[in-house]
Amino acid sequence: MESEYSYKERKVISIGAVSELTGLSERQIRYYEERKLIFPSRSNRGNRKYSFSDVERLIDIANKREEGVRTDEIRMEYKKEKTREDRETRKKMIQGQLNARFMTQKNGKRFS
Amino acid sequence: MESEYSYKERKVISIGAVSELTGLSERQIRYYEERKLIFPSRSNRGNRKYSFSDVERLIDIANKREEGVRTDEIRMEYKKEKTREDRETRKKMIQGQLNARFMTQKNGKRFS
DNA sequence: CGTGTAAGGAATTCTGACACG
DNA sequence: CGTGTAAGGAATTCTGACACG
Repeated sequence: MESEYSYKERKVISIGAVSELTGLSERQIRYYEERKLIFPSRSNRGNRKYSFSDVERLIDIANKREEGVRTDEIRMEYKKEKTREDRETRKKMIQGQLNARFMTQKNGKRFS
Repeated sequence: MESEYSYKERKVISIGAVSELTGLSERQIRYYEERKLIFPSRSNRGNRKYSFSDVERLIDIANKREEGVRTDEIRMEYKKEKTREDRETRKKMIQGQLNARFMTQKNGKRFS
């Protein structure tokens, strides 16, 4: 809900740990990055770092792959989800501004 | 609140990442384990794995060390906290059982 | 007591490539 | 297309020890 990031989003897990967590091979994990399905950050030394959120996405990818969905189709699905989320975020931001105005009026303060 | 563990408690962070996150040297982190202040688990390969909760505790330890508190004093403080928490957990479990009985009665079911 | 460091080995991760299909 | 593997190097982690204070 704000600029601070939670445990879930913090990218601190190495590819080896992610492999254990997801059951995917390191090769697969790197390949899904190459296909733009997942976006790890890099440590100072250049090692990939993943968040729990990334781990969840990888499990979702693994499930879709089992159903025979191709990586480019999966990418499309995520793109659609992203667009929908962005739309909702914008909507909420506008609502927030309106609410702020309303609160100001209720408190008897002057409009600026 | 239950047997499933959250992102915060999941031990998946390597000592190198913990070092970056806390600003402590790996030597210090291992030493605090030796002194029973922190309890990482081990990966298949024998590497230490920490949770976000562990990272927070290490930051707390670092602050106390800066104030000159000795590691055995810090251990004592944690032991006291632990005892208090255990006492509260027991209390809540008893409350839970009492509530369960009460609910059963309210729903008109027979006592067993 | 708390922390640094050099030591040597074992395991991890990285990239670019060849393989199969 | 998706994944396995061998290759060689660089960085990580581990333990037990010596050092200083």
